[in-house]
Amino acid sequence: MAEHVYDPYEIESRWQRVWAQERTWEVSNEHDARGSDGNAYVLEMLPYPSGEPHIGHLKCYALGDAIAHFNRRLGRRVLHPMGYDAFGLPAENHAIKTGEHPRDSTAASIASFQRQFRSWGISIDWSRELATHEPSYYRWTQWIFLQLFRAGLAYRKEAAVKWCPHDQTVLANEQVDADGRCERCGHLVEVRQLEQWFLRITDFAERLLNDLDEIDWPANVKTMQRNWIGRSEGAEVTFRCDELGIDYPVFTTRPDTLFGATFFVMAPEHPDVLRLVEGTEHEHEVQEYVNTALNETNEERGNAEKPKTGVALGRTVTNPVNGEQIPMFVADYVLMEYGTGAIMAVPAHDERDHAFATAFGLPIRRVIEPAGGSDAADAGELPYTGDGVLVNCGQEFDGMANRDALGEIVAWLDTEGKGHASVNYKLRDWLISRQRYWGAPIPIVNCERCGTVPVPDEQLPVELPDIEDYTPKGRSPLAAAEQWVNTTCPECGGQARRETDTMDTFVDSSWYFLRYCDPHNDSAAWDPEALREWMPVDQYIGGVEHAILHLMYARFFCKALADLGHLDFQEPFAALFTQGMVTKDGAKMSKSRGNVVSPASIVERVGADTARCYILFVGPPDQDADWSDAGVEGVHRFLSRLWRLAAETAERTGAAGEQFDVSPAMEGEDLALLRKTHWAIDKVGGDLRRFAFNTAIAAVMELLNDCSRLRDAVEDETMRFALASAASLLFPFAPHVCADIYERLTGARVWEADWPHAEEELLETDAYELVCQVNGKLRDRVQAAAGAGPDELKELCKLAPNVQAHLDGKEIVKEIVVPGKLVNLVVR
RNA sequence: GCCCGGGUGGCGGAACGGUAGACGCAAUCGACUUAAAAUCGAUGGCCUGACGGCAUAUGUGGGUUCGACUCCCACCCCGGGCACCA
Repeated sequence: MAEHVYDPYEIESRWQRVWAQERTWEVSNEHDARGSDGNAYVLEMLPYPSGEPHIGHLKCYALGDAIAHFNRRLGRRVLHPMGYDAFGLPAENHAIKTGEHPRDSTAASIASFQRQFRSWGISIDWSRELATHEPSYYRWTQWIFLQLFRAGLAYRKEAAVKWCPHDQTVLANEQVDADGRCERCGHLVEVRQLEQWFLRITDFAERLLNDLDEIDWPANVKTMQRNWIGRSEGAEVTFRCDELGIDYPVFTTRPDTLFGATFFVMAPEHPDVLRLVEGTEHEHEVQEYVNTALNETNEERGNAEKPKTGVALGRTVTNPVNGEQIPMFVADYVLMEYGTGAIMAVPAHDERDHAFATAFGLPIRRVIEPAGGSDAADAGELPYTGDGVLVNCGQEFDGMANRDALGEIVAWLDTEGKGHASVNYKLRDWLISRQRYWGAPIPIVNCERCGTVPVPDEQLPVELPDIEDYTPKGRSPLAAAEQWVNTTCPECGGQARRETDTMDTFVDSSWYFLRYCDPHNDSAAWDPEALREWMPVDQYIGGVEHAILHLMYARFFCKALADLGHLDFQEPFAALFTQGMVTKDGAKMSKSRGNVVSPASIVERVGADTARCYILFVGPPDQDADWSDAGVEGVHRFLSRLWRLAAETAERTGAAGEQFDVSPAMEGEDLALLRKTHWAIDKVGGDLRRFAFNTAIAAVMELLNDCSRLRDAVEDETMRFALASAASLLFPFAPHVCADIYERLTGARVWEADWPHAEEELLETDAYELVCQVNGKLRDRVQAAAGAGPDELKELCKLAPNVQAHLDGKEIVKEIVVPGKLVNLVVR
């Protein structure tokens, strides 16, 4: 007998050649007889090509590929494409350092990603490959921008924006972390007043919130998006400054506490603050305070722990519910970006207002008492933010439950014209302009005569010019490309200058999944027919770190494009799976820690099948997993044993086709192995449907263990069936070795085979081990016939020797029978 | 502070309210080998030479139940998200 040695290198390269030559994973957009019900769009988030793929990529694509394969085997046509999020800062920073054009370094990275994805055997439709930095792609990114611009959803305004002094560019709110640092480089972010481009995502806040109910996403991701959108119901209430005759609306979620408002606070950025004190004794002090406040970093300003500061404006406003004059202040704890930039302060029932009132000696008036008694009304209990009964609110409202009063007070304000119900969101408009080179140019021309003019569609793409110096100097490096900047106005033909900012790369990645459906279309971003064939994505897969940014922006794009008639669906990703991180020795992998595991070295040592199986076997894929080289060896041993036993068996049986001479009429070990095989078929199918890849692989391991144990005890045909089934079931995880085994045993191609079917009658057994409990404790096990009734089972249990020992002299007070499982006798 | 996850052997992890620890790793012993590696087999709390038996056990404390890793209440620890959003 020839010696059989598992050689992953030979097996993997051979099958990869087959798939590449035959373009096995390509799908067309043509409807086939099955119609679009038989389609599945399986998509992993596209990688940012920097250096080489890391273990996180391996996990993501191994996971997605398993789902893609499983869907194909269930008879669906599967769209499983790949592309690259190729614009971005790392390539540009590299260019600043070395002078290498970002296009060149990006191309090198992409080549490396392509090589590795192929070496992993991921079943990608390479005919649809794209990269966001190609003019043929960003032409349509620009087109989408102009669609939004014409619809009033893209606009330019001067605003206080987050500026990263290191990257020399502005950042979206979402790109600044909790400490007020740049998400990318970690530098403290500053605030600058600049004219910038924004997308009106806030118009979609309500729909972005409500439609979360329609999609099958992890609860934590939905929660994160809900928190980020931050919807609050309340009221807008007008406070009038009688001296100057100006109305100041405020937003509050607690109009029920209006009678407790004892002062009024404006944000330092509020445009009226200086006007209110102009020419008064307060002017100087206020001006100084505002200056100091505006120079604070996000980090300082955002710290809720720091003592409250502020200064009086020397003016008052009128509380609309009781006519009281309450003093006005400016304080940095009030934010300009939320609500109206001014608040009514209710120190008795708000912690921040309470802290401010205490620091400044301002009156604190309780207007809500906890239900259950007024003895609790001592000052030590304030601020009180819970519910209760109104007090000090005038005859009309006193004694009312605050939740009821809330509506009544708003209704009253409304009739008086002093306020109305209102909703506020934390979500801000999306700032998309970047003063950087390596991004899609914003397709706008600034003409002195015509103003802001969109570049006509037929002149797209506005191509990125080559430049000498990538160094950011507070303006876009593109501004130095004089020839490119100076142009003519598309409307009047006069002298004009191009917009020199580029777009945030999240714009590029907010629609790439649409382009995959029709990637070579050069007359439109997509053909609506193509989208109808594939969209929405049936299963999206990626890291939870994109829970807010990418996943919110992509949803926004779809809603906006649907409103403009370009799409006929609202949500891009019907189902989402977020994978956990891969760590080494319990820590995130990083160069500085020196604990990086490179997929290339693993694949070289043990093969892609082992690497892919291991990363899915190590634990539930949505949880973090710690990389263990010893664990990899274990999986490698498993695949070796499987392949060797299959090769030996095939040597005896030959590739004897996909029909197996096995039947439930078999006996003894043959029947046992047949049953085990059907058990595995049932188990793996169920596990795949719930993303329990670790237990699915474990089930095939169990099957192989039985095969090994019974290798000399069963007929060749039984063994051939068991091993071919094992290969068939494991194929989504270890495609090369399983294709090889399946071909050796059957002569057929496993990826063309239907997913195996578990026979109902082989999942049942005619006898089982009945668990016998006394007082809930396991005391014995006996064989019971499958069809045995409750009485029969009780008798069996009582006869079990060790049960008798525990029944000795005691009275049975209750008997629980779970047919097929156990009998529990309760004794006293 | 608020909102999510998660605490199970030496380790990663299994377990519709029903045999806790599947599967894998590590360890120990044995077979094969001149030897090692690889491979194959066995073992895994305590008592017993063994047959067998016994108890303990899923972060802590209560509760529901014939029966709880699983459900309920309170608490502790770890990870993540949000956080002066009125």
